[in-house]
This record gives sequence, structure tokens and C-alpha cells, in this order.
Amino acid sequence: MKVPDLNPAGYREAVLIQNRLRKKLILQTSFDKNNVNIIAGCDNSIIKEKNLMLAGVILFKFNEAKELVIIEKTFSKGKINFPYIPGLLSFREIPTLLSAFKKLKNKPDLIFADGQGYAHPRRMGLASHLGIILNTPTIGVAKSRYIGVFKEPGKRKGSVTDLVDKDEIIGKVFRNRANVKPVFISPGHLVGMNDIINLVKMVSGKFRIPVPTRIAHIETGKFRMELLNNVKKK
DNA sequence: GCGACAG
DNA sequence: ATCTTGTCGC
Repeated sequence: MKVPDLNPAGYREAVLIQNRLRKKLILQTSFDKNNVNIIAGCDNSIIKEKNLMLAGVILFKFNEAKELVIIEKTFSKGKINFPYIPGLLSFREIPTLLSAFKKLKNKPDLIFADGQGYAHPRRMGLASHLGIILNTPTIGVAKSRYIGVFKEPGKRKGSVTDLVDKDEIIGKVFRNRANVKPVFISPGHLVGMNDIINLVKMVSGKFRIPVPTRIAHIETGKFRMELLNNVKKK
């Protein structure tokens, strides 16, 4: 993945890349969830003092009780070579994510990424960008709003409202657990706006964050602790 | 010009 | 994202 330099020219280049990718973005797909066998969740972590970006990918399958079971985990680390700029998050986090995805033995049918997908100023958030690069369906699961306006969803688990930007529905605000802050779901690549909530409900679990990204976050945190402990031993 | 701003 | 103690509530 091309990561532009951090200067005004690089910034413009990153925006151009996103605008070009947007033309490749495919949303209007009726997604057949019966073809979903392997599900992935991914997340990043940072060791600031070492300038390290970490990434983890967790693969799941459904057992007979329709529960998610972990079948594979991969992790990766790499130098941080792009700052945090709202709108350009993918250039910071995707390179390390890709090296973790390359280590997988199995190929996921659907990826849940921690961040926005279509709910982005250029409709090209982390989840969309990742899906296009991997040519795999993705869904963005963000813990907070980036852009858009919405009505507060009902307090019950499963309540949904639209996330709207300039009169366009760009995602959904979804309460994954009763009386807890909602999450912000938006299509990534190869998944339509009408399918994302049903797909998230398949992996909702018991907590605020749906299972794939929640477990990916926890496991990547463990990976981070292991790295810090190894440094300590030396 | 001012405020907002995924991780 | 990371840093970071106690504390309120189911």
C-alpha cells in the first residue's frame, strides 16, 4: 500500500488516492449471509515510545449453536510512518493490518474493521479502503461518530437510527447493548446499506462492541503486553 | 473565521 | 490510539 509522505503534497496525494478508490467502491450488493463461513475482526494498537504500530486479525467460524469460535489469530508490528489525521486514518493503520492479513492461512468471507467505512467525508474510511485492497467484503464498526447527524436510537439492544450527511444516509447508529452508548456501523466494500445491520446482529454478542472487533481489540492488547514484557526481560 | 474531528 | 484511580451501578 502506498503511504504518502507527511507534507502538503503528500496530504493532497492521499486525498486523490481516496477519491480514486471511491470509484471502485461497491455498495449496492445484496449480501448472502449464507455464504459467510469465515468472519474476521481486526484492530490496531500503538506503542508510542517505540513508534510501533501493532495490528491483529482474528478469524471466527460459527459453531452449531451459532456462536463465534476463534479459528486463527495473526499479529504484526511495523514502524509508524503516518500521523493521525482525521479522514486519513487508513494510511496510518492499514499497512500493518495488511501484513497481519498476509499471515493468515484461511481467507475471511467478511471483515469487521474498527473505524468508519462509508461514513467518511470522501466515503472512503478505513473499512472501505481495506475492503478494496483485500477485495473482500468489509463493514465499519466505529466507537464514535466522525461525521453525520442522527437521532438517538432507542435504549433497547438492537435499536437503530440513520446516520445522515448532506441528505444522504451514510451509515447506521446501532445500540448493541441496552442502555449503553451505540456504535456507528457503515458499509465498507461489497456490502450494501441494507445488509449491514443484519450482519452485525449475527455477531453482536453481549457487549457494546460486536464480537469480531471486540475480540480483535482484546487480543491485540495482549499482543502489545507480550511485546512490552519481552522488552522488559532483555 | 470558528468549531469539529474515526483511531 | 494512549495515559490513568476510584467509583457508580447492574
